[in-house]
Amino acid sequence: MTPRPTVRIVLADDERMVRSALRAILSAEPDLEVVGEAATGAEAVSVVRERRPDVVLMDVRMPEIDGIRATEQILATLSDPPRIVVVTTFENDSYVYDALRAGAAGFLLKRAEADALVQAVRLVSHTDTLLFPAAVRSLAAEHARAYPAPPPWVARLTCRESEVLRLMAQGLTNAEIARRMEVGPATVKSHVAAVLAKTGTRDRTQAVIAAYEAGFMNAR
Amino acid sequence: MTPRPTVRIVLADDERMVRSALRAILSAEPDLEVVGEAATGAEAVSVVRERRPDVVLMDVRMPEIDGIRATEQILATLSDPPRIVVVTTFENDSYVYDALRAGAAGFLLKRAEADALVQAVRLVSHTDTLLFPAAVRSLAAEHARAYPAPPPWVARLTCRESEVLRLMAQGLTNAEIARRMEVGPATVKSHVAAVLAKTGTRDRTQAVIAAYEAGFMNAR
DNA sequence: ATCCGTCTCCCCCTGACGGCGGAGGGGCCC
DNA sequence: GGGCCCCTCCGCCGTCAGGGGGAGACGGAT
Repeated sequence: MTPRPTVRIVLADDERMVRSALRAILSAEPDLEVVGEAATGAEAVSVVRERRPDVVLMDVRMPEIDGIRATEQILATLSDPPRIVVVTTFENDSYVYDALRAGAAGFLLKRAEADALVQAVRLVSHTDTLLFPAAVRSLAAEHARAYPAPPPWVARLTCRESEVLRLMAQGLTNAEIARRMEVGPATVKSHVAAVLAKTGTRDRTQAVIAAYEAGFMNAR
Repeated sequence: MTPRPTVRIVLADDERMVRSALRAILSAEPDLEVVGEAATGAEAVSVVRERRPDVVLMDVRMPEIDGIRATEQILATLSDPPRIVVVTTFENDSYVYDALRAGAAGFLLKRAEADALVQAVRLVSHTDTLLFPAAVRSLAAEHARAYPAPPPWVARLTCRESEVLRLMAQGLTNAEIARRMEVGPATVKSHVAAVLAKTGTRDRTQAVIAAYEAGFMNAR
């Protein structure tokens, strides 16, 4: 493998034990260097600001400012910010989503093996091309729920019927839909009736529900 | 670092060029060994079945069966299946979501540097603790959209009003809600009126829309 | 030339919905 | 004791929504 430049690391965790354990693991590698430690979120922000590391291992639960907030602040205030890896104990923490949204580059479990930790730090230090599942799997499942396979009836709706359903699902009355579509109210009634028939619903409310459940409203 | 066991790898990509490029990069590492290649999804499944690799680098677009399907089949049919890393060109491919859902252990961009590729393969070969964003960031954003901060009116709904709204959003009529809640129809009407007032909507359809938009229906 | 699907519009009728105003009982807080 | 909120119900009444019927026009397919 090509010779690697030294990766500068800051550890942020409120437990001294955890910090020294991480430091011990990382310092054993010649190409990794722990250049700073922080015990609180606020401290993490200032330490990172002055040490300018390549990677930050950031605990989620910390006094004063939690790891998520600290991540946000670091990414918001520093140009050329470090890669921040959020460290936590349980992968099902809802923190995962917040961490990702906050801009964390990675997500690490405390029970990770030393070997994995080292490789993860190296990898995250200079790339952003890989992602690992477990917690992400649930996100994907959510995505599937938000954009489900369109039910058969979606395809059978005619152009106008789709328009009508979309407007129904915006809470418009038939009269309003008629004005919006520049047709007569009777026409709208016809289309609504067709929509109800094709969706297998009995009133506009159920039709709107079907539209939402079908992801009909998410597709812009 | 501790001595590593050899990682057995299968490459699945319909372009010979890509396969030999990957093989060249991976073979340069003493602890990585390419034990098989496949040019189609179907071939990938059978090659994996007979070579039993630790890691599969799986292209998304392939003839016959795409990488996602192949991933599903491999994970479904093999006990102790390999870690499958899906390889693609663009990180915003909607494939990402499908790949994750299919059970891919990782996600790799073709433009990844050789060094990152090697490290990623090593990492994925024996761990599942890290995840990387970019594409995942959008998933997190989606999550935020699916579970938005509840609008103020949610908190102001009384217990019964919440129940009524929930049943409204299941498409029930007032009479049905009355039966379900074991109260008189008039009571339901009162609650509905209160819901409409508090949500600032004018009819049940709009109220249901508000409920959906507020994520009111996602919270189980 | 004919059929079928789509879009447009019409009438009539029933029933559900929602606005209005009111009322009684129970619990909680001061 | 007196508010206050919540839950429970009661009419009355106008409106809108949906069901059941059509019907005419246009276009594409056969």
